[in-house]
Amino acid sequence: MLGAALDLFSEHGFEGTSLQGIADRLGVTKAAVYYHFHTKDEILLALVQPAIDELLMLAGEKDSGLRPQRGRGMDVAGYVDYLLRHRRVAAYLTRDATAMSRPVLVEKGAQLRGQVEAMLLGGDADDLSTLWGSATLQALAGALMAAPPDVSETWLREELTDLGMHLLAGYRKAARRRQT
Amino acid sequence: MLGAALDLFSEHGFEGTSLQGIADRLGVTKAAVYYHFHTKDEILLALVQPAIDELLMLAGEKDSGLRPQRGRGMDVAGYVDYLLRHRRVAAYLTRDATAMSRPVLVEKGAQLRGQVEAMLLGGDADDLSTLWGSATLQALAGALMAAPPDVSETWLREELTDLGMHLLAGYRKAARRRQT
DNA sequence: GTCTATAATGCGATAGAC
DNA sequence: GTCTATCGCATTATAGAC
Repeated sequence: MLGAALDLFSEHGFEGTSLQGIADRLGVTKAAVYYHFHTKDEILLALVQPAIDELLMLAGEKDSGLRPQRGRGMDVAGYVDYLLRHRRVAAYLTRDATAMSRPVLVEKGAQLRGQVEAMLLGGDADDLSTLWGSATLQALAGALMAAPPDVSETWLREELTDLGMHLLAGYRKAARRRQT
Repeated sequence: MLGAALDLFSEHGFEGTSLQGIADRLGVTKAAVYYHFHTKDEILLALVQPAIDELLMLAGEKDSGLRPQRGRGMDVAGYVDYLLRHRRVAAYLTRDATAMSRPVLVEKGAQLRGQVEAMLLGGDADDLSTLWGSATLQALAGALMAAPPDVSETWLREELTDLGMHLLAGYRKAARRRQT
């Protein structure tokens, strides 16, 4: 069910997808869909909730000191693992601006952006870190979307980690250069 | 007019924006909007056309040999200039997948993806170049969107060029490593 | 738990007066 | 060039039979 919805949301966007369309793909009627989810937003929420919760947890771990603090810099490998685990949802959320601007998700969205950037860059909050932070997140998501479906997951994991580390190194270099 | 439409499209997506909403923001009625644009798609097209045409031209220049060929690798600075010139439209197009999948834009979209990737990576078309190419485009667009509106344009231009060059260098390094 | 039927609303788009 | 008014249609959502 949620799989069918994600298919259609990814292809036509949230607003471009009708409950009729979802019901048709499932071979049932609209009313049957409404039995399980009382609104369209509820479908979106159910689809996205697990990925969001997990990301908040992932970002929270660092703050609570469960992992050794590195002063700055995230666990790139951990974030790549996360992306691969929620591959399709992550790709969808970065492509459909409507989804995150829904009332049900807008508060979570603000939380997310803040925590992920902090996780990624270790607490800096100047223009430079904002720029590189957003670039890194978008680069990883973009690479994820562009990757052909037939490439092996281990190859993809390796390349994405490489990409993330490379960007993180680039940020550090840029930050150092601007500081002196 | 087109500015108001871009505001709303950026915030709620193409499908999520109603003609009523556009008319309300302009302080006129729906019918008044329809006088200038006969369909909703026409608004999108008018909004996006200049940016798309210019990008196709930019990508075309390299093929026609007007600029010195470098074998591989794009003119990063030229692309950054382009992005800054069409800042808001470029940001919108990378965030709203529904827009490019509209019938009016779908053919241009296919053209674009091909030419820009070729421009960026110099004709390679393997999995690695696809990954890094898409990552670079998304990173630049993401950085553009995240940049606070008050930063100076020269600073932004410099940082974006840095970012693009850094990613291009990363791709070359990765390609070299995998070749041996 | 799934159906048919229907209510209520908003949408894109058109016609014609001013 | 902008308005009022309206058409036809798809949408979200509900009520009640089975």
